[in-house]
Amino acid sequence: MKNFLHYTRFFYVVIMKFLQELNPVQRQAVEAIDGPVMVIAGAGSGKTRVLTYRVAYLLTLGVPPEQILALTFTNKAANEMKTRIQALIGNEARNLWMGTFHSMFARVLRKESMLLQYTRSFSIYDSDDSLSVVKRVMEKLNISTQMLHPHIVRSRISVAKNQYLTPAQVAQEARETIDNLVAEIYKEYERQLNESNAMDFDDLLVKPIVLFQRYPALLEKYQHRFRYILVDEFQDTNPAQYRMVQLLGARYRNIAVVGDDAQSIYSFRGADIQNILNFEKDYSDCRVFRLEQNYRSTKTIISVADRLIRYNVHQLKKELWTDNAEGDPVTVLECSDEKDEGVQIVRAIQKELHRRKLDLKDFVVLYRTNAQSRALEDAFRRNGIPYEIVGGIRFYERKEIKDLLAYFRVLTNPYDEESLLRIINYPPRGIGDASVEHIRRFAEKHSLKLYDVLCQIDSVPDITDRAKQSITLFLSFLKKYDGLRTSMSLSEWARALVDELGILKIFKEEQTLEARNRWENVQELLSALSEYTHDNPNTTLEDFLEEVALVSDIDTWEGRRNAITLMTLHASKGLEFPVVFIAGLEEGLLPFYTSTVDTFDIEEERRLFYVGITRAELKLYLTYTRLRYRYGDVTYPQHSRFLSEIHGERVEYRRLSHVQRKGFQNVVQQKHAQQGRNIFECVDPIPSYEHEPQRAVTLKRGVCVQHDVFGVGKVLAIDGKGESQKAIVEFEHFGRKQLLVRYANLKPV
DNA sequence: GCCGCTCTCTTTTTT
DNA sequence: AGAGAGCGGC
Repeated sequence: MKNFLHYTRFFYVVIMKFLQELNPVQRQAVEAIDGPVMVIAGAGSGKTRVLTYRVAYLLTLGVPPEQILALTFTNKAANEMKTRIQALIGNEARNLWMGTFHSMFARVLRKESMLLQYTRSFSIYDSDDSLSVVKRVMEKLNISTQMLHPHIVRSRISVAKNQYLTPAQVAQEARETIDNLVAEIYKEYERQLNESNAMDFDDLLVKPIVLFQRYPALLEKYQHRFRYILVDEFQDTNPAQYRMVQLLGARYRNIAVVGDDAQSIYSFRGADIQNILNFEKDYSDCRVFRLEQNYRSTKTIISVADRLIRYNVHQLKKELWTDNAEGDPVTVLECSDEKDEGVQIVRAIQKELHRRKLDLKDFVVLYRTNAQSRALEDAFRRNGIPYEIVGGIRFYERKEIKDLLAYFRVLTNPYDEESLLRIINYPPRGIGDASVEHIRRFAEKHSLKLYDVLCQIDSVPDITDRAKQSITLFLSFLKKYDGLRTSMSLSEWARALVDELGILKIFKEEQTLEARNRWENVQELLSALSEYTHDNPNTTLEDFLEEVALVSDIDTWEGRRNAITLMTLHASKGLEFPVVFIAGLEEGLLPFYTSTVDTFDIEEERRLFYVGITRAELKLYLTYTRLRYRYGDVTYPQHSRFLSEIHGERVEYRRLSHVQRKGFQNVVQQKHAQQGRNIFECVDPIPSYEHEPQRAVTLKRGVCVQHDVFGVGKVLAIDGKGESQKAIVEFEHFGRKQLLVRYANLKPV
């Protein structure tokens, strides 16, 4: 109580001052601190502001920072919020529990690992590691990877975990043979991870739920600890995350969720938009606040965004409005191809730089797929415009980095089988596949862990003396560095390890550009480690590994450099830029779909475009090409249906001139002449989407299909064209059949 | 056991 | 078009 008064008096003036900076609804949303609260926050409506002020407000009321749990979507968002709160309140902010679901609950799991028969230094497996475990498990269970793609299995396991389903539950709900196989693999996969003292990304959410359900006292402890819970980007939480919030908030019910259903773009990762609807149901007394005033964009941009999102049927009603100026029209640029797209974007940037007083960092180019960045980069490079790419292959996913991290992981957790297998013969030391296979068999047969078998290698039959010797050396190397770990600084230790491994030398001797890059990357990892130990003096190798496992690319992007930013639409969520380009507004690309059967959710694609549009403050450019290379083939895409949808006032078109088109068509004709294709089938077709099926289905070799009579099968070949086109399909239960595509009525599986 | 070749398959989007 | 995986040869 004393504390409370102290804070109240001390901060009274501060509170009043900062509350006045909010609009009435924002202020209500900040002040409603008791009980469940839902804030539906339109794009650019000051959502982050509400969140930060709310936390600051709680602190000024005397709530100890460690009782506040604020869950964000990215680490970057959390760090920004922390910085802002610090600016408002001061150092109190330091002890807040603020971060992503994954990082916060990794922290909880480290503390409680014993209860799960894990050690504190468990490894965190990324998607690649998981995939590799799946492959090994399938091999062990003798399940052909031809029949069932490991990727699919991995993602099915992930989906199951996101709904906190156990292998047994998956088996129970199985409808087809495939589900049973997945359940079987899932079970063995779990065992493998347990043995390895490792958790995958999804475990970081699921395991705490398991713990809380199994140990009510533990749950109670954390309920008391996290008296106030805030969840950002609630529309992108998955069922497991929702369950966690429910569990933790059950006692005090001080749960505030903030989100915008129009910006839900992660359903492919298990996010469930239903969470927003469920929240209102599960907490019928919850207060709902709607932030509808946009402070970011011009009237033009808001109206275009609004026009678009109205096409979504499954959408909560919301009236986004702004007091901002009318602004410039949205400009649509028609480009002949990717190269031209880059050129036109460069020209537009030069024009805008000149016209408005802007820096390069005020521009962003957004696209649907990372692959699109290459052509754009070329254009920027050619024109000497500095640019920065966010995303793509994550630094910590590069092979050379993962190899090195595997050493770190084995040294903190020798039972990490995935990492151990990765380094056992890297760099090459004469322990080949055959030896490894013998060792694994032996471990399997005697229910031993791989590492323990290595320690008693003499008892393993069929291992050559040379391999035995290598293994002994390998183990003594590990033991040496395990011993050294406490006697020197982390960064010195890592450098010594790298030196003794000799990998830098290997890269250097290779003398190729690629090897040079790898060399640089390893150096960069070492620098990252020094920087990390410098910033966090009492840190451990385990901490660093965890940090590394859970950072995303956007987290490290600071946007300070004066350069154009390039990133995917997904990565742009939560950001804003004066001028925004969205490239590749073409059917198939945005909205994205492939010729193979895939889940295709047009509404989510539309929301993704909506997210892109609403990043823009002043000016929005949209581009599409008439020719684009995809999968190495020339395609002539139709412009995106989304362009038709936003068509209307305040959208202007800059089409290619007659001459440019003419020239372009010549090129097209030449290309076609070379390839002997019919020009008329592709060039500038009239879009008529009404008659198109929502799922883009093209029969192709390798695609799985469903037949009314024969059931599920895989396409082996396609023969002929048009009406007489035949497909040869290998059915699961009926064998090989030849079918006329026209009558077979094959459906995607 | 290692190297280099060919073939395949890919590309959504990411904690 | 490009990378990674698998395969065959040395």
